[in-house]
Amino acid sequence: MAIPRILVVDDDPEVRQMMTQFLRQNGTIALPAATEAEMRQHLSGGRVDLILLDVMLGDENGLEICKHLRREQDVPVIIVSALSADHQRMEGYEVGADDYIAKPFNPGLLLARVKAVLSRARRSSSLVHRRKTQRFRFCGWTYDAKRDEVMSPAGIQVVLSRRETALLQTLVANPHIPLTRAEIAAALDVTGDAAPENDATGRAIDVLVGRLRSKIEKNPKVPQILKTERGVGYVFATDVMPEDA
Amino acid sequence: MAIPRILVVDDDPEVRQMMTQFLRQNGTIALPAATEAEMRQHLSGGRVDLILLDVMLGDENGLEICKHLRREQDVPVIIVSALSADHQRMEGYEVGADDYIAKPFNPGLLLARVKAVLSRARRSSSLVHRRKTQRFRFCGWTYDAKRDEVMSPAGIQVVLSRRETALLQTLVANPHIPLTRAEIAAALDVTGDAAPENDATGRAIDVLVGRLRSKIEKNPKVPQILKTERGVGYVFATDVMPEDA
DNA sequence: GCACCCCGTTACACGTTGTTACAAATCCCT
DNA sequence: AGGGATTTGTAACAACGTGTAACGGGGTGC
Repeated sequence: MAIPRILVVDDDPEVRQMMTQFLRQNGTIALPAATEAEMRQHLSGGRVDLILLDVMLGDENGLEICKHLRREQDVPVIIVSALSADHQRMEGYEVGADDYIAKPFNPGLLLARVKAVLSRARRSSSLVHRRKTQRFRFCGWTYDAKRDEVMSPAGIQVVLSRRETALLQTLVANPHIPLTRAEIAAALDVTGDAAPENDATGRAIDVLVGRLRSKIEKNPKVPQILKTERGVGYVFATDVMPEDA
Repeated sequence: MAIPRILVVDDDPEVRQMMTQFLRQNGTIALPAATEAEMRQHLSGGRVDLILLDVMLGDENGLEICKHLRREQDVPVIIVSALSADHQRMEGYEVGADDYIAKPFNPGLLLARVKAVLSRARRSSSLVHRRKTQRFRFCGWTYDAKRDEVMSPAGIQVVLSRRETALLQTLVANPHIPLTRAEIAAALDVTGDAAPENDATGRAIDVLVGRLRSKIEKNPKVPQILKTERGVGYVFATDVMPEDA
């Protein structure tokens, strides 16, 4: 199953950062956005499974945005708001939100509700014919997110293992953004415990990256796609083009 | 669409009466039930669009009921409970509830959430009315649930054994949702006890899946339909189109 | 009873993946 | 630039999960 991609829309950098990090630590791909424009960029740029939408977006109105979204497409929306009065919650549901969470929220509860909405979406959409196969192209490679396959520039199909696939998905979803080993491990749900004190995940991620490189890099010694950010982690260092099939 | 039919499950006559009346005043058909038995009677007796489920049902456990419901059918459930602590809410979402409302609740808010869940269900369920659907198409295959037959893309009829049929039904009913071996075993009522400690069901499910694959996968070595979710179980990894007969 | 089929069990092969150890690369301080 | 410390790459290994052939018990039809 693909890793859920969650769009976090909040204009407060601190909140955005916190939510993004928390979601990434819990096995999802979090895409931060500060404005409606950024949000729409992500929506047109790739698959999005859920939107966490703050209602107070500077001068933009989250409720209006939600109403428009509802009309346009079928992405589930959870409204996050500091306004918790009943009539305000009702407004949220009226514009088509799938859930309404009051700030400040319990992270565990947020996660539970996110999961509930995701599983429901999966349940209901499973019978619906999927609109587009989500495909990505980078450096001549083609990555088919749906079938978990990678095609080399020469047209040779490369089979990736489960972990390698998940790693590639995680990195592709965050191009040019360095991810720490902890973040990657969380997204892959790695439970490494080799060196519990120093490194929460041991060297598992390093080895995994190495294996993936050996499969998709032309010259694994000089990686062009999966670059190392020394002291930090790894980056997907190439532009990705989503491709509609 | 038709007037929504809402099942109100609560053992307190007063609450039940109040909720029923309120829902009826707001354009829905409310079906009261005091016990799980009554609830099931309504479920088998006619269409039900939403269940409002109290968690404290005398000596019955609402959470357990919800979990079972989730496995059996696709009716949305809103849990209603006097227990409003975060961890209790999370339990509710964990058993698959669509929403969780704390008692005492604001009737208007209840209605808003009911509407939200209903509209969502409507959005997705236009195709889902598969209760009576006996035929499914996937990847060129046709599966006739009534006659327990599978027709290959080339039009060749393939006969499945009893177990294989049950397995296929279970998986087809939950496309894109990974099922654990335990879940599958429970659905098929397998009573394996090979390695009682480690594995409740031994390898029976694995072998069964293998046999089914050899019949319906073009290349059983690279399954396209029945995929393995390593460390978890198996998924029906293809879109299914129900076909009304 | 016999032949046949279904199906759970077992055993073994194989792929996947985390761990370890060591080599190589890089950084930093003087 | 030199040298030690830190970080990263990777080969080798071991543990584990999964695929599957083979076996045999139990059921069914004749």
